[in-house]
Amino acid sequence: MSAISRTKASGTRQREILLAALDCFVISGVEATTIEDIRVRSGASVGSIYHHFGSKENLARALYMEGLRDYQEGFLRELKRHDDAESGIRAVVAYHLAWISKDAKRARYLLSTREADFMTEAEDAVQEMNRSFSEEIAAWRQPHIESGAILRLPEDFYTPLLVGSLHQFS
Amino acid sequence: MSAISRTKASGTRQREILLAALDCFVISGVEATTIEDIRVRSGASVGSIYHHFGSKENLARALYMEGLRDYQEGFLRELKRHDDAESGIRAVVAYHLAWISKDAKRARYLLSTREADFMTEAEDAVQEMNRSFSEEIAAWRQPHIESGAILRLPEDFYTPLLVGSLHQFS
DNA sequence: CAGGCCTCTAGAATTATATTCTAGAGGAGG
DNA sequence: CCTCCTCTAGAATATAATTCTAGAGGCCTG
Repeated sequence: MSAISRTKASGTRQREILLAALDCFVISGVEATTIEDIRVRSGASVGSIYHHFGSKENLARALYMEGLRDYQEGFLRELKRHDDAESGIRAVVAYHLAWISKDAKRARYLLSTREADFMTEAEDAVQEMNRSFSEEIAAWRQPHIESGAILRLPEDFYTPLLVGSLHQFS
Repeated sequence: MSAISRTKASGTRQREILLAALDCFVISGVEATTIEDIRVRSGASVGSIYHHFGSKENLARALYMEGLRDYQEGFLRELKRHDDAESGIRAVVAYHLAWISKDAKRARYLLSTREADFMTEAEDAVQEMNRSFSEEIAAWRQPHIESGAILRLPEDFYTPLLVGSLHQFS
């Protein structure tokens, strides 16, 4: 009957590892940070790190996916709270800016990692996330395009705009 | 009085190492190839490899710079043999195509390596090479622009054209 | 020409890291 | 209470990079 249940504690440990890894990765890059670095910073044992993540690259990938998911979910949640075109767009721009300042480290990590070698492993999953993300945005956009409130533009015109501004802030 | 003098032999050994490394790097990528792989393929000893190059990344960088230098020197040599605009341009296009087919491995290596982590170390040197390369091209181009034979375009318009076509062939 | 010096080569030894293994603690459910 | 499962720890192992030590051979100088 400890204050924190077993499973809760495990979740905590996992989060500690992710947080520590994020710090290390942003400071020194994935390549250069060692499991030992992460072990010290997180307070977890080697065994624990491997139990949860299996390998350093896996951990790096998990971190990436988690960040991306968090960003995209928040983005869509925000978007869907608005019905008219202008306020929806204002909201997501605000969201975007808030996110990259609140989660600056994660933002930097996502950017610097996007093209890393070890990410090719997770390419499919990432692509799928991006696809479904775009799809949901397109669905929201559709009625506004039909009503003429938003210009019809080629499919892949929007996302780069966001990524671009992300770059600026890093 | 051996058929091959000491220093000649050393140069040969160095070249053997570079060649072997190029093969390995192109086949498996720099990250994944080990010094042992290079040792076996080149027939050199570990000590020899380190004597000449100091580290694996250094070797990778040296290979990159060597390829770039070779390409640029040939390019400029070709360019300068021609005085009139059209034949000069035809010549370098031909040179470019010949080079990427003759030195396909090196071309592929240059491309795949350009953005690798370990290259940030040599960024300055590469930038300087590219700068001086562009400068010489600009100098050749100048009179033709003034005579109206070549369009005046923004500084950095030309190189991407070449790099682009390089991509296609790889 | 002999001796000393420098460069290059070899391969063993060391070091750094990732990863795997073995053991044990503690809670959940029967 | 017992058993199983998850999680944690840290030692052991494996793999690669890098450094060290020794020696061979040419080259220059006295």
